[in-house]
Amino acid sequence: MTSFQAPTGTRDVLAPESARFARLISTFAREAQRAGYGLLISPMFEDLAVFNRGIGEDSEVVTKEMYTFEDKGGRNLALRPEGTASVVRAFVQHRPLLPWKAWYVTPAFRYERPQAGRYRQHHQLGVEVLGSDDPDLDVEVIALLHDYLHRVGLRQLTLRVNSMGDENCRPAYLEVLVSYLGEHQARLCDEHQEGWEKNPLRVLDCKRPACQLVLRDAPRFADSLCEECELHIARVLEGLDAVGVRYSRDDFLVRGFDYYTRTTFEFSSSALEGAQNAVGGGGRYNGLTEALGGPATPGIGFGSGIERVLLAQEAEGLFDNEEPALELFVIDLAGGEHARDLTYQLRSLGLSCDRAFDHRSMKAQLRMADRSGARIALIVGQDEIEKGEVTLRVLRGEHEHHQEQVARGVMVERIRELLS
RNA sequence: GUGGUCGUAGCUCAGUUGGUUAGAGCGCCAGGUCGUGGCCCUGGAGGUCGGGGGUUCAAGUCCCCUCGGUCACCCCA
Repeated sequence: MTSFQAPTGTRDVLAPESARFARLISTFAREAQRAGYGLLISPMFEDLAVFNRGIGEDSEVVTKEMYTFEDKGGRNLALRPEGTASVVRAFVQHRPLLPWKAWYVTPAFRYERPQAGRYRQHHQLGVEVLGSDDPDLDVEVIALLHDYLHRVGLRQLTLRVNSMGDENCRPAYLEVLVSYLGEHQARLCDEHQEGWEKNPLRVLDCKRPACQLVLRDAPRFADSLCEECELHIARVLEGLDAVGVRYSRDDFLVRGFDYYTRTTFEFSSSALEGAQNAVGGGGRYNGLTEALGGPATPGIGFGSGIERVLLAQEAEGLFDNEEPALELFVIDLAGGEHARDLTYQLRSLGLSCDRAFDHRSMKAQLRMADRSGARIALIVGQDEIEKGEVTLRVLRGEHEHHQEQVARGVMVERIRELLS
């Protein structure tokens, strides 16, 4: 095969799917801007250390999934695997006024084997807020994600919320967790026979029956939170109740990045059958700005995968009756000049309009008009030209097949009547 | 990174125990009397059978390698 195709794990998004893609972004932009978030556009690659330090040296993403490369100046760079680290880097670099509320949409790259709902290049949109540890902000951020997912039509959603404690209480929890896991090591799943000591939180996330059994009586975050963390999560949950966002508390919700403290949350779609059913998630982080060389600043944010949301929308049957939006299609049976001039005129009046090229037959042009989804075809042939008129033929809607010849002077007015 | 599965026209697939010029449906293009779409009829274009190597008189069909898709694990969005 001498032809090319998109690299493994990447794909092209053509119309009409690309329109769904764009719609998600504009819906999210509207929600975010309404809540006072400003768009951040930042580079798709960063100094490798931004991600190493930001996401955590031991995290799965950093150790085995990064797209790293050296540029011609010998710099070690990496394509961004997720959104938060670069947003925080931008924050540290520019030091905007607090609290800083930013939203973004970006491709994200991870070198891993693709499967349903998982790509090497996927796209995420999300927000980050730097400079406040007010639990009401957690509520705002979670509600924003909730509203966005709801607005794009998703209904079969579940939200899980947890508090992972902070630098005061987490060490103590890890200690009891490690000692508990130690006592039951023999009963852990094969995968976690090793590594449970170094990374005990991963075990909490394990879905294998063996680990699940052990976890049933495992110590819980909820029982070892310090007073501040306890108050924080209580206020968050109270706030979610107040704004009507439904959730379930999940003591074992730990997310894959090392930076989370206190609140973590994740929305998953029960309409998605595969294992890849998380449509958005995030949480709070406290040490991130310092890790990237800035002043201690609390932060919170989430990322939501566009491809995942599209899959969830499809699974919920939201694309079943999509109609193309084109209004007009011009058919020129003479030299093409009329199609050229009419489409230009109609478009500049704000009407959507397409035409056929290459002097095709009447039948062919009309077929194209039909396929385009246009509601009305404008036909210009010798007859119309001589009379200074245009034939309007209705292709869809209740007046389908209706056809009339109108003078150029009243054409636009008549088109608007037929479209309304 | 590990494992399963698949790879024949733009798409979905058929191709018998290896045997002449590789098929169908859909889509596309052109006709079905002068300039009228979706339905119907007729015709047409389009494939180095993912790629490479091997076995054989003969390979889409068997073997090896490789690339890719897909699904699962891991992890995530």
